[in-house]
Amino acid sequence: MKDTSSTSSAVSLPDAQTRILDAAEAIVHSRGVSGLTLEAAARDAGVSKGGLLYHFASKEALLDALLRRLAGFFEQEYLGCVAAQPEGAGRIARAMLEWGFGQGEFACNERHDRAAAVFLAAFHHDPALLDPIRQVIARMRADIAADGLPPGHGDAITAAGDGMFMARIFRLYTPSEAERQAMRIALQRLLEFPR
Amino acid sequence: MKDTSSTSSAVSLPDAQTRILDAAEAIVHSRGVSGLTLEAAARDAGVSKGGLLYHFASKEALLDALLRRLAGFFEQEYLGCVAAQPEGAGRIARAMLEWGFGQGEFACNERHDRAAAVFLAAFHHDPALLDPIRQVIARMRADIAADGLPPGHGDAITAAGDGMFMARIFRLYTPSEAERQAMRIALQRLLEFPR
DNA sequence: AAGAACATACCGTCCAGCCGGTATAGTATC
DNA sequence: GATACTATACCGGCTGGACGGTATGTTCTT
Repeated sequence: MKDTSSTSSAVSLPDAQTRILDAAEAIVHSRGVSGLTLEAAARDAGVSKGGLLYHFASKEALLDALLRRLAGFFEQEYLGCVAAQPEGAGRIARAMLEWGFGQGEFACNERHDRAAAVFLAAFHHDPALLDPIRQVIARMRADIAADGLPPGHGDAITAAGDGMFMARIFRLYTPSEAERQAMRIALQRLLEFPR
Repeated sequence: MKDTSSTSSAVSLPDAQTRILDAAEAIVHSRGVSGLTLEAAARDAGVSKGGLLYHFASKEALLDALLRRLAGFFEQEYLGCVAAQPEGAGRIARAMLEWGFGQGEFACNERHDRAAAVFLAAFHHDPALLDPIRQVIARMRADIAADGLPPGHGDAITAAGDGMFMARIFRLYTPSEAERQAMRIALQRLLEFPR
């Protein structure tokens, strides 16, 4: 069946499926959605087109796998952000704030750009492919609703983070670090609300 | 289906260019980015492919025209929102709040969905096509910076509105009206801040 | 008559998906 | 242990259709 760790090679390559997924991700990131063809993905992954089709029966199947993997990363990152916050009311909102406006591990990085590219590619092919992501988001929204803050506060913080993400995806503008921190401080007001 | 080929009565159909633009917009909205082909746009606009290419020499030219028109609408709507707010500090931020979370004329409507579709289609073809929009956004950001609020407050409100827009574009979730109003009230806190 | 505003037919390219083939490893049978 | 059979993993050429763009009419307007 699945054999992740190959036999002899010390510099063990990831298995073909992972290589194909990585290659496809890299392509949509660098050459754009329209640059992703089966041939290109196969070539960059070091397999033939037939080999790719063996693992992913269609382009849609490839995108679907890409999206599911992405949704997994996404949820893991979310859970990591939450875990990094002390318990108590507003924990989720604080995690979201850190996620969208922090500077550490969870700040915007290159992986987010690839994620965005995958996201767009999938949406372009078929909006239904985003369903795995939608599920994760639904879960996050449920958490926010039970976060112990007045209604709307956590959602507002989350939406602001989403807005920053969109600006990044489409390169609408790139706020300076000072601006990002000013926004963070502003949004922090919405946490100090015991009411 | 109106009368397609009547003699040039002064009233009835918009000129061919507008019809083509409208048809293209409707297609990306209903059938998605990949559904927009020159043939389809021409057919839906009631002209032949040759006719379309007479007015828009290439697909890119068509998308460019679509985007420029969109940027115009966008800026008009922005200016309308600002004009509807009383003068004084935070005017722009108040306009943004109303734009993103209001219920009236400027609330989310079907035209925003078509705008989003056009936006995505253009980005997919060539990210540089978004430049007209980027210009409008740059102007808005400059206005916000001079809005008289503490730094970051207006940006946070704007980002939250953008986040809602993104959720709408990609159908990630659809908040209830109550949730939207809760967010609005939460964000309003960022206006009551005389420094 | 002349240009503008179309229509029709066609070309070249690109690409997804298909298909027949190959190589290797495991298993079973004798 | 040798032969036969099967499953897995992969190769690469092919094709059919879609689509952007071109070339050449044709009709309407002035």
